[in-house]
Amino acid sequence: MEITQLIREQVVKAVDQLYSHTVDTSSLLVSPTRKEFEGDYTLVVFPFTKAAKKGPADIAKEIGDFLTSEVKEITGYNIIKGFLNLNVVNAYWSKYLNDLYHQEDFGQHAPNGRKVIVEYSSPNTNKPLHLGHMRNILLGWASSKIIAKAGNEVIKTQIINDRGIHICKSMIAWQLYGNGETPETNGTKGDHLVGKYYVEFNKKDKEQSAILPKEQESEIMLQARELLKKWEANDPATIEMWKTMNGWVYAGFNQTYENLGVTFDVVYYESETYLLGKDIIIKGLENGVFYQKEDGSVWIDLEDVKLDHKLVLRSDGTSVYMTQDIGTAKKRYEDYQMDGMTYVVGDEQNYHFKALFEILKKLKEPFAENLHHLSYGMVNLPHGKMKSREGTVVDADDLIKEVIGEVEQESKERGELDASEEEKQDIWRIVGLGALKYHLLKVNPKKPMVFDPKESVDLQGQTGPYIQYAYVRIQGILRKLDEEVNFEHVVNYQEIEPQEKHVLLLLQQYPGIIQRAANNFDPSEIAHYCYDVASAFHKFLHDVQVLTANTSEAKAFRLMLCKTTGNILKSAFALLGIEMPKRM
RNA sequence: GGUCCAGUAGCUCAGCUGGAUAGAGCAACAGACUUCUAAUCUGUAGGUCCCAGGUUCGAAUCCUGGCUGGAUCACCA
Repeated sequence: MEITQLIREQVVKAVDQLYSHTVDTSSLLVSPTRKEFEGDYTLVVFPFTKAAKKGPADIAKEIGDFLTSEVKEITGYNIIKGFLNLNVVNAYWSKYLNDLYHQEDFGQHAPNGRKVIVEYSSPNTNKPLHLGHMRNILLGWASSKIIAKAGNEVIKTQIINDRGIHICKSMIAWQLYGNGETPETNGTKGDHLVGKYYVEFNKKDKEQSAILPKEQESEIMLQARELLKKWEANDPATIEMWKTMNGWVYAGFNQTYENLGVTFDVVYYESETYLLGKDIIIKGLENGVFYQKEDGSVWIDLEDVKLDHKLVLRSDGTSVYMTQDIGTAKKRYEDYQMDGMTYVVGDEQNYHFKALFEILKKLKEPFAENLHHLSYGMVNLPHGKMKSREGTVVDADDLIKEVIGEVEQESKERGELDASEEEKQDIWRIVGLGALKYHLLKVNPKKPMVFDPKESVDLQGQTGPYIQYAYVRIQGILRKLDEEVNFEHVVNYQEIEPQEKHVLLLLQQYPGIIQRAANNFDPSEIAHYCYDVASAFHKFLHDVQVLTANTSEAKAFRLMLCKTTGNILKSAFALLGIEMPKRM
């Protein structure tokens, strides 16, 4: 059993016996003792003053005496103000390490029978992915891994916004100015090529609009609208061009996804789902969930949940965004019978998702009680917002290439790496991506973040490479190990150093951290945990000798600690979608 | 105007259901490589936790009011 749980249970018993007062284990505050004080775990006793009718110091003493006599793992205590600092016997820690070492896939929670869909990325097909998408994609990937680790079955999906006026804009510009250019003929990645014509469209549109009255739309805009009409009428030539250009974009997206190491279990296309949902509206109209205005438009009243009236069907009977989302959710339920769903979407859509979830509740969909919007803040650059029109967008592919290049250069300056050219390339890729991903994931999702490209390739301090380096040092030690080590006596090892205990204390928290990160939909908690572990480990490695330890028992204990730390760091980084290099 | 989110060191961020003297990293300065990889470690300096009230033994954290920045409230997606 985890020691904090044991302490909690015994404190409950103590309070009951001493003061005839019942407390709940979960309400107790037991936390690792702050490093400036002596002890391993601290109990805050202030909350008992009322029930005990005594001062905190007396209560701490009585509970401390109770615990030391009743719990063999507790060997002593000290009291500072209302804080009871407990000492845990060293044997507990060595036994705990031994258990951890032999446990397979530590941190994985038992299956809870729940199935969850995580939707993320969901790009438009008219331009390449940029930094904002990257935050989305990394958050989506990490949270689906974390949710799965917490015991849920997870289905990862994206909905591709492959139809609409935006893609028609790229299409018309390509038709007018492209001269039949393809990714093959000019060697450009497909999404970038299509994006180029989207930019071209905007340029022409601006030029043409400049000489027209305010209200009047440009020639090229009218042409794009014409194209959308043709698409909706299933015009063969238009559909053909649409398929071709989207195909280019998908090839490009897939390459970026592959570079980022992310996958999807199922992909939905808006062109196939945008008509869904109407029948649900009609049915909901019949049983009074929705109401119809005189012009024929259909609405829902969400004032009871402090939202507005929301349109769900236009007066001409066509669907809106909300209609589609209702339909898509329902379709997913038909496909997978999920218990809940998580949408990874920027916080500018908070209102939309609140409304969507309320509507699904009113429709009494079986999954409606477990919907979550993983809402994340905008990614800003040091000098302000990203704006495509001003050319200040950070392209995902460029960024990936850049960080890997930086790492390569830095690595070369640090001296020759003992590895083949191929291995080196792989190391630089892992470290570069590690830096970038960690940089984006360490920030709490709901906070808007400032992305400084220079800082994203930092290799020192609270960064991905710092954590990877801890893993690399462990591998180095294991490589140097040239004799058999007898791990049998680790269970009884007594001479535990504070640095070692600190690492162990953190390792013990791993399953709990996973649970919390899953509950909060917050990968940054994993990121910070990894840093804490790596930091404690670097300190341990600096202060304590492993291979040249004084006794064989100490050596075995420390090696076991190294291996276990390495496994947990690798496991936790995998949750963030970050690989570990063997050397760097 | 309504709603939501954010505001903590020069910068980027932590701070769990309210708990000890508010913590890290970067940048600055000063140290530690003949040693398991110094992509590391140690130290110095840096704070009106946006402001004002309130609740509490105790508030960065909870409540109320305000300030600043952002988003949103479309028969757009």
